[in-house]
Amino acid sequence: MLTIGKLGQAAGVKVPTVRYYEQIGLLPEPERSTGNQRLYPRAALDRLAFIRHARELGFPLEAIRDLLSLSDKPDQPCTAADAIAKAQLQAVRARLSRLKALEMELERMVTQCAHGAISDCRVIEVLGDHGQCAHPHHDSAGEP
Amino acid sequence: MLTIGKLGQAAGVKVPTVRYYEQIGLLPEPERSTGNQRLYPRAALDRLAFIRHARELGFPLEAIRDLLSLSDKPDQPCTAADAIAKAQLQAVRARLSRLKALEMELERMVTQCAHGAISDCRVIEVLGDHGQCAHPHHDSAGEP
DNA sequence: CCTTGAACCTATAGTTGCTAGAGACATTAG
DNA sequence: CTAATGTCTCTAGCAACTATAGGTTCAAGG
Repeated sequence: MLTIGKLGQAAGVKVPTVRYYEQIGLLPEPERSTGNQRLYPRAALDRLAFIRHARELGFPLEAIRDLLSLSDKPDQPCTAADAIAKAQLQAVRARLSRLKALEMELERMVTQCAHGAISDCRVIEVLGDHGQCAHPHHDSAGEP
Repeated sequence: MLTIGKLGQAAGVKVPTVRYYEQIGLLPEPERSTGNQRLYPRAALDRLAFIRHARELGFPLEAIRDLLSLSDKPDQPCTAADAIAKAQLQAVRARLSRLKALEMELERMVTQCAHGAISDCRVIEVLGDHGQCAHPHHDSAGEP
């Protein structure tokens, strides 16, 4: 049996985060010691590592919830898991192309900066004047 | 003078967001009509467009606050503005390289999926077993 | 046995950048 | 004049944690 600290360390997840995952129902409530401290079996480590790895890949917790419930039914076809992963890949690619555009514009801003007075600063100028920039501005916020 | 709706529309920012920017001090409190509605001068549009554009480039609001206060002092050197933009460029590049790694791993997961049962699913398997994946896992969360 | 210090407990609030809702007042078009 | 928008304030909610406060339990050393 592992205490929450050992579990967190083994999985690379901070202790408050483990408790948070329990609170939102991603991890089942473990047994408690006589002194009311959480005690986890080995299996909890697998589950937590799964969550952590999926989070590292950028899956939102809701998707992870679905993936976990899928992994509990090994006999079903994996179409759903595949779909979730594909959606995540799409989302990542969308962010990538957006970030590349941002990178180009920031690069332009920074390299064109003459390091003079604010009044001549390309950085401020480009930010203030939409017309000066190349990128499309299709959507609203900086990053989804 | 513009009402908040016109202003928002002209700058491409939603009305509650404009009020939010006012609340956190990014936009000054405007005059009010006799009926207590906000009335903005043209200059407010420039400022709001500046904010919006900077947000689109992913600048955090705190950085925008700094950039705005810089743009109010046109005689100072633009070193600070330059530094903020460079930091943002760095942040964007860091996210780019991270996202590229994620893309590769997700791609691998998805293309290797044999579309059979969950028990044979590469997606689930790779998520569950750290050792199967190529990417480094240096930092903790999916995206900063 | 006692004490110390680390690890644990609960509960609450804060973070970022908005967005949504409720319920009331203002403005404007027909 | 009325109906339809638009606007007002205030509160609460989203993701996914992180931090803080104030208390309890555990493991080791003396």
